[in-house]
Amino acid sequence: MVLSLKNKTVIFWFRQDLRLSDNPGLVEASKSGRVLPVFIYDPRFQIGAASKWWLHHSLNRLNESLNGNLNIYYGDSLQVLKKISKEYPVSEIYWNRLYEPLRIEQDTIIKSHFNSHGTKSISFNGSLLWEPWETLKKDQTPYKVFTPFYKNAALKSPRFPVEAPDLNFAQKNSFMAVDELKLLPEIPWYKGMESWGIGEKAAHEVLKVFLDEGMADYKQGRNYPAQKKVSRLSPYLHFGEISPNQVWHAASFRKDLGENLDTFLTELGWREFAHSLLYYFPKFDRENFQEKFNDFPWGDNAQYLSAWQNGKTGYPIVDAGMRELWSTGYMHNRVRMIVGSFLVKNLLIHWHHGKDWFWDCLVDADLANNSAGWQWIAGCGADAAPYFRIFNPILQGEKFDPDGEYIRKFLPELSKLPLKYLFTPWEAPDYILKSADIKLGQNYPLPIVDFNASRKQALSAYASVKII
DNA sequence: TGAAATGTTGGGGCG
DNA sequence: ACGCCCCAACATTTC
Repeated sequence: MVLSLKNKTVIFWFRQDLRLSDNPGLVEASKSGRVLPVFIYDPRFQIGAASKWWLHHSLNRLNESLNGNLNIYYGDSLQVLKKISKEYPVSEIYWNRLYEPLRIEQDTIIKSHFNSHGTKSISFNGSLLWEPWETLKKDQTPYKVFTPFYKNAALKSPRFPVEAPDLNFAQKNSFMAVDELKLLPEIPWYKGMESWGIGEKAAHEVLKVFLDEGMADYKQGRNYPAQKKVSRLSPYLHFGEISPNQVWHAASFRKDLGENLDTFLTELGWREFAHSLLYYFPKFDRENFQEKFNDFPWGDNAQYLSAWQNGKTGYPIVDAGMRELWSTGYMHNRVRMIVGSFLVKNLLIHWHHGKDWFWDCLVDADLANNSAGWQWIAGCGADAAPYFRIFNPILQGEKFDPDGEYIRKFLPELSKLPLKYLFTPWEAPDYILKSADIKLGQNYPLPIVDFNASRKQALSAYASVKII
């Protein structure tokens, strides 16, 4: 019996779970037979340029940890799996579930195809702490407010991580190299991103550094983008190089960190909430969660959008954030809120444009989290920021980058500007600008909009949708 | 996970 | 000593 089990070939289909440890589907696959590890790059699922760059390296790391046994394919997932199962007597297909509408649609088709053709397909939860259907209100409808969602969800302790299994590999089927997926861009704009370590091992190192150095002051420190107090685990979580369960339990072990721990765990809770929203509202990535926003008078000033994308709005904290995004593929969360508020409220540009730009530029671009973040800041989401919450980029800079370290790092053209004028360069006297080598309008822009005037405009625009 | 406008209080300067 | 004004500091309301 054991022998016949061992001789079975089963597929483990990697998607956004590019790790060996705490991988429930992989564990079960390994118990059932010889494992053919498969990754399919399916062009139906469009990912941004920064994500492609990350995925390229992540697949290389995964292939290394599989001793070169990763089978890479390009094409429609169902067709590829059908092709493999013609060449192999595949008895089972294992994978970990994804919760995006298109994925669910496709996985359902694949599952029913194979189950009716004698190949069992079996899926697991490898990327969420709680299944969306486990956290519902008493009337069995999904939560629309974060706090009760999280309180209810956290009644159940998340599953403990499992060890990486011993794998017996099936004979290799695809000899396609990661390079052949052409995930790297022709123009190497990713130089600034190469300080990221990528892959499962790097993910655990990042987690360890955070637990040792960042989390002790997480609650306050996470607001200061120049400080290394945030986990920066988002890209690893997105690609599944580490599981939320591994993060949750490793963090929870540090009881000494008190409310800093609770605050951090709550952030994992927001990730769960975002996934639940996308699961139950499949158009969450493109339609206003609150329908009363459908007639909102968005503007469409292409020059404003371009200035925002390029970090040339004239507001240093906004521009520093957008430059961090462009050069590193990441942006500190405090700054994401500031630049988001500025785009949506001060420039009155539709949140879609912000979401699309982030999608292309972020190494942690994630459909659920990105959509939830933009709907939140625009005020049209679930449990969203109220319409009147408009971040003042000058005050936010003064409060959360008090030494100007973050601004100077990402806006080197302002590096010589004294702190007094660093948040408001347009107020600096000529002689100060001159001695700082700044020519406003030339090597650093004047503000593209007046904050106070644009704030008032936003309030009157939002008045058209506010609840009376 | 906001900021501005408006209201209140109390100490100090001053006639 | 007293009343008045000013205004900073803080609190509350409003957007």
